[in-house]
Amino acid sequence: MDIFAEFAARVAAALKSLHPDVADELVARAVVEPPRDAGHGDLSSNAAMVVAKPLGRNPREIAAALAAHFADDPDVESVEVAGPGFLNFRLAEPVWHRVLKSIDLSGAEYGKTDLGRGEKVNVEFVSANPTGPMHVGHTRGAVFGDALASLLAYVGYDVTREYYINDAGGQVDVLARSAFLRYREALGESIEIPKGLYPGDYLKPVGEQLANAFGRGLLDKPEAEWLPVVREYALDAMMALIRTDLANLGVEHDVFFSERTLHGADGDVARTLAWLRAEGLVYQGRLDPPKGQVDEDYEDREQTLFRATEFGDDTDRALVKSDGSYTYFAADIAYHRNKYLRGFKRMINVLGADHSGYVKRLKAAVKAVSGGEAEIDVKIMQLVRLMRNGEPVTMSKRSGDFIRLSDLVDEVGADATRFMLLYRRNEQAMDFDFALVKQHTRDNPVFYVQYAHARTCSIFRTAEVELPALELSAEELGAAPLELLVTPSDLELIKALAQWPRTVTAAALANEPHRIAFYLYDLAGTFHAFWARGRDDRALRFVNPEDLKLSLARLALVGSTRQVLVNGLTVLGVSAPDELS
RNA sequence: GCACCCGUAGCUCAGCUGGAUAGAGCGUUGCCCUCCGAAGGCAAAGGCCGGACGUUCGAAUCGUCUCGGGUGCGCCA
Repeated sequence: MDIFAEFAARVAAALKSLHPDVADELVARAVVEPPRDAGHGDLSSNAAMVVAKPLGRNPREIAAALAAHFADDPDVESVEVAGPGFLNFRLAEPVWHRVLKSIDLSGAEYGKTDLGRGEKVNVEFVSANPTGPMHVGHTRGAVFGDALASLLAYVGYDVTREYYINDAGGQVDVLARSAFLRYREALGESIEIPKGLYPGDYLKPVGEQLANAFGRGLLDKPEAEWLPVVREYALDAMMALIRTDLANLGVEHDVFFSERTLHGADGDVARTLAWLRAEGLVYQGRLDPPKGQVDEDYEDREQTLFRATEFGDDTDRALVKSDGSYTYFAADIAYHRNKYLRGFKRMINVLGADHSGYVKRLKAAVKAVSGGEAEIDVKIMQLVRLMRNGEPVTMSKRSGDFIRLSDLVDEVGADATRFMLLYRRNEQAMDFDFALVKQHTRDNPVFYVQYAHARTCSIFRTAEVELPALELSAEELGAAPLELLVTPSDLELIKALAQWPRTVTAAALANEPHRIAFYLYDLAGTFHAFWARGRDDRALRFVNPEDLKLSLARLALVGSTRQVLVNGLTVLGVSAPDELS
């Protein structure tokens, strides 16, 4: 159960009964949330203030009437009007015991909702060019997209995780030429990779593969003949590398969508352009040259343009290059029309900071191809600076010109990589400190949260030894006398657990998985603090041979804490180890 | 020149879509280990939320302007 949602509904109902004429939309704006200052109570509502003005009434007056409505409610210990018209509730202890009981009953389901109502959502993320293995620049978006997809699935959306393979542009020809050199190298030639081609070692196996498959057969062929063949081999190999990197990070996609399938005489790009033309959204025209940086090669010419400005973009956008082929954007419009035609009215794209200039035209494209029916939320990942001992890391000796995602995962592990990258708002540029994520201290949020989970497990291990009289089965714990949990520490922890559902919902509505990470860190802090109090005060121990009933109730509380930690970590794709080595 | 992101404690960052006296970690200072794991806990000090106007019952949050920092800027992908 979500006690906040429950009381929001009760307050709304009370408001409706007192003021039947007040509009539903207005009532819906009222919220019930924990007050910033716990001294104000458990729950706080702004309902009276929200409706005061339209009703032409004094907010405190309305609040007082609402308070009177709840005065006799057995769930409410006290209710008072405060400040400009807040309604502050202090709930009776049995309510919190009920919340705790519901967590035990819901288990892994606790926090799940039907917010999404099964609606289809497409989350496109990573979409790294298939020209080499993943590098650290891709990592943040990979982790974010994966966690966001899990979060949305958790609240009831039908989520598709999608990867758009940019396998149609010039860069894959460059890849093929680079691989061809490695092929010649594999046949014994001494090779120097010229500037402009990809120098990475990861193409050597492709060269060897080609040598095994074709022998010297490709050497005397013209490029036009070998290039498509080599390109296929190289593309497959690169996608295999990328999939491996993603798998090691714990990221999986449902759909790998090839850009190439959109091209061709009767492909989606051609059809989409024809459709846009029919809609009057394409015209021949000129654009102003870009300001700021001077481009010597700029050629002022008439070109085929998409009326992006009609949909909120800053300028219209080119669809056809001067050589007659389609621009990347033209294919992307077709791609997003394809998503729309596959039934996605909600789309999310996760892009790197270097693509921030692309957001408006993408939104414009989605609006255009869906007739305004579909919406896309573009999440921009700001830069991650790798740090080591306070110094920025720029080069990796192992990989040559860039740091690979796999270097990161090899050194600090998938869990730490994921949690740290999620422990920050996506709009916020961040430093990723190798030293920090390997520390076993409170500064390291990954450790701190996983440690909390490990501690819940360790408490149960201890209980089995120290409380042999207790049977710690799910049934026994489910029947624990929760009403014995009455100390401020008990209630504080229960109240922290009670916030999980609303945290999930709010995070999902905002497409902000970092809120989950922060919640877990806070919950871990509350739990560790409780645990520590047991050292000074035996009455606050979870495991206390002097009081078996209380111990059982406390263990039920520990069990629910563990469950919520697991639920949260699962959404983030971070493991919950039983013990830390 | 334009667009987007960020300016909140000495440092790194939250701030729940406009709420009450702005929070956490680190760092600083002072306490706490015969005790379920001290890889920890408790407490104190520390703020004009970059600045200025505006919107309203109410602004760190919304709007306009402005000052710093970052990222980008026809046919690359």
